[in-house]
This record gives sequence, C-alpha cells and structure tokens, in this order.
Amino acid sequence: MKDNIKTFFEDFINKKSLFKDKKTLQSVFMPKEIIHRDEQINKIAQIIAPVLRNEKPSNLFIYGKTGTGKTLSVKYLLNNINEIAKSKNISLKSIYINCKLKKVADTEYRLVAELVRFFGKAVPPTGLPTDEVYNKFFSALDEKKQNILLVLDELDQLIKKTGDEFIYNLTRINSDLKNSQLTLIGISNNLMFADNLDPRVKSSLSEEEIIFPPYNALQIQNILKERAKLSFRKGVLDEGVISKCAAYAAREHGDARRALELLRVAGEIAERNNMEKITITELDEAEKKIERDKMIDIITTQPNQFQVVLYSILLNDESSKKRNYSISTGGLYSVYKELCSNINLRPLTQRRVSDIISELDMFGLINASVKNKGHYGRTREITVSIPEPVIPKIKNILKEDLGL
DNA sequence: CGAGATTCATGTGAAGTATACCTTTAGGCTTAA
DNA sequence: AAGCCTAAAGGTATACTTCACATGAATCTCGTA
Repeated sequence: MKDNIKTFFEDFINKKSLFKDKKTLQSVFMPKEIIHRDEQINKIAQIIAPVLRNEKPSNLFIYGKTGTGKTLSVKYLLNNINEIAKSKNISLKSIYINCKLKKVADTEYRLVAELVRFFGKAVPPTGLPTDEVYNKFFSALDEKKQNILLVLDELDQLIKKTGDEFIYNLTRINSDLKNSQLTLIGISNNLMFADNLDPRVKSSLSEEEIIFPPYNALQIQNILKERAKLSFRKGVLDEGVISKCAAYAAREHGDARRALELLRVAGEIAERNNMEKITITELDEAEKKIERDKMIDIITTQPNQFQVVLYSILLNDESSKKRNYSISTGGLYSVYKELCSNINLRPLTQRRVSDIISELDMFGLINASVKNKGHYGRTREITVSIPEPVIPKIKNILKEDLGL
C-alpha cells in the first residue's frame, strides 16, 4: 500500500500534464486582450476617461447576462486606468465590490462597511448606526483629494433585497465631498431591473448605459481557442471539442464563463483518467460535474434551516411524484416541523419558511410559483430543479450535515 | 343559467422582538508625583 | 491628580415572529329566463 502511493506520486510528477497553464481557464484570469468586446470597452473607456483630468465622469450602468464579459471588461479597464493614473501621478482609486457575496455586501450596512474597510479602517459587523458608517466612509473619502471609481457588481441582487435608497445616498454623497469625487458603475445581470427603480435613483445612476449582448457561437469559439492556446499543451484537444463546447454555451445564452469552465473541467477529468487527449466524452461528463458541484456548493454553504427546508422539499418531492400531486406550502411545513423535532431544532414559523422557499427559488434549487387554486386556497407549487441523478447525493449530504 | 358573493389556504407587508454586538460613561482601582 | 480597567447603560443591525390584511379562481347563491 505504502509503495503504491509512493509510485503514484512519482508517476504523477513524471506524467506530462495536459495543461500548460491551468490558471488561464479560471474565471479570475485576466487575458491580455479581450476579444469581441471592443465596442463596449471603448465606450466605457470614453465615459470614465475624464477622471484622468480630474473631472467627474457620468455614472454608468452596465447590463448583460452572465458570462458576457461585463466583469472582465470592467476589471480590465480599471487595471489599465489605474496604471496610467499611477504613472502620471493622478490620484485615482477604484473599488470593485460584488454585492452578491453573502455576509460581505448583501445589505446596505454591510456594503458601506465593506467600502470603509477598503480604506483600511475597521468596522464592526454590527452595532454601529448605518449613518455612522456612512460618515466613516465619507471622511475616509474626503481625507485627501482623489477620484473614486466604485464598481458594484450584481447590483440588482442587492437592490432587490434591500431597496434602492442606498444608491441615492451614495450618489448624493458627491455634493458634500470637498476633495473627492465618487463615480458609480453598476453592473446588473437583469435587463429589466432598472424599470422598478425610483426615478430619482434611476436618473442619477444610469446617466450612461451600456449593454453587453450575448456572444454567438462563433465568438465563443474564438474565445475558447485563444484561451486553449494558453492553457493546454499542443494537440491534446480532440477535433471538435472546442466547437461542441461553444455550442453548449451558445445554447445557454452565450455564457463564455461557463464554456471556459466546461473546458477546464473536461481537461481535469481527462487528466485524472490518464488520458492523452480530451474528447467530447469528457466534455459531456464535465457538464454534469459542473452542474453537480455548483448545486452541492450552494447547498452546503446554506444555513441549517435552509437545509432542513430543502430536505423536506426533497422528501415531499419523492412521494409527490408517485402520487402525482404538487407540493404545497402547508404540506411541506408539516413535514418540516416533524423533521425539526427529529433533529432537535426549533422550527421556524410558516411565515419565515415561506421566505426561505422564495430564497431557495432564487438560488435555482427549486421552482416555486404562486398558484390560486380557487376553493382550495392559494399556495406555492413547488418543483425541484435539481437534476434527477444528483438528488440522492444531495440527500446524503443534507442527511449528514443535519445529523439524521 | 350566469353574475356576483363567498371561501379557502396561504402570500405578503409592517411592526415588534430576541440576540449579538458596538460605543460611551461612570465608578473603582492603581500609579506616580 | 492622572491613567487604566471594568461593568453597566444605551444604541444598532439582523434574523426571526406576530399580526393583519390581500389574493384570486373554484364554488356557492340566488335571481332570472
């Protein structure tokens, strides 16, 4: 046994990897050039360029579905403009914050707290008045003369949760600042999202708007080819892998991030199986694995109560499929309560469970839509959107996590 | 037979509560002059 | 007298509960043909 392991490690070192540089396929990787996004990048560059002359640029709002290069393009521009500013000694600070990160920036307080931390000052996780945190941010900003570019990624998520007032607060800050100027760049996945905004907020936030259209299959192919050149050794990609990969992604509204991930995971699978080449088979396998890993990741990071609710749904789902009726909130709640008493957990109220169901819906784990069923009242009809083959595994994970 | 009233089971908004955490303040103790 | 520590007081954000009202199609009611 011992020797086995030893030889395994030795082989591992000697084995030639399929990858030349795996980093280049990861989503944080910043390529030297971004292809098929010249138009958008130029537009954004024109809009934010005035900071270099110490003028206040217009606030900017960027729309586009996931994997259309929004985040990448903005980060790319920030990097470049920072470099220029540094070399010409212009005081410019750019902040990038993803509003979706739980426990980091998913409420107004936490967002502003995070901003203050960016300036190197500590803020407690709770306890301070929100106004106070604004003041801290304000004084940190105005400490010296500087221009700030504030990028809020996935802004729609935060606004959906906490309302749009904080945007107004942030845009208004400018009129009180003496030394500095704050420019907001909002990024949203949801095209319709600005329609529900307070008109004041809308007009101040989207002084300029830019839309990132989805990539088509051909463009994704080009992107994949570029990256594949960097990441894989020559000749390890089987004929047709890239075009199949692009086709997959194009089917999903041209999500390039997903395509790259698919390619990377396919490579990892091939490597683990000691293969010389990556073929379409690995690609198919990769698609399943990604889906599964993503779900498992979401589920394991959820709080306990969420897991119990989800487990109840899965239990209900089983019997509902047999008998062909859909899951209702009431039925779900009784199962949930029983489950809670089994594992010695204080059950939450139905009101709260209802909210949790909505949140699980937002994660895409389940599908819950409100249905009025006449005399049979009103309820959510819940269906599970976890792919069939993954469900047993997820059940086991939940069982273990909950100590069942 | 059909228009309007009723009903059901839960959605949903608003306000209240518990908890965990923060700052400020006041009192008590120590220290140094 | 000044400095330091501690505990109590007073305040906040967040997750959750409580209360109360909103929903809207199936079903019922009752007047009419």
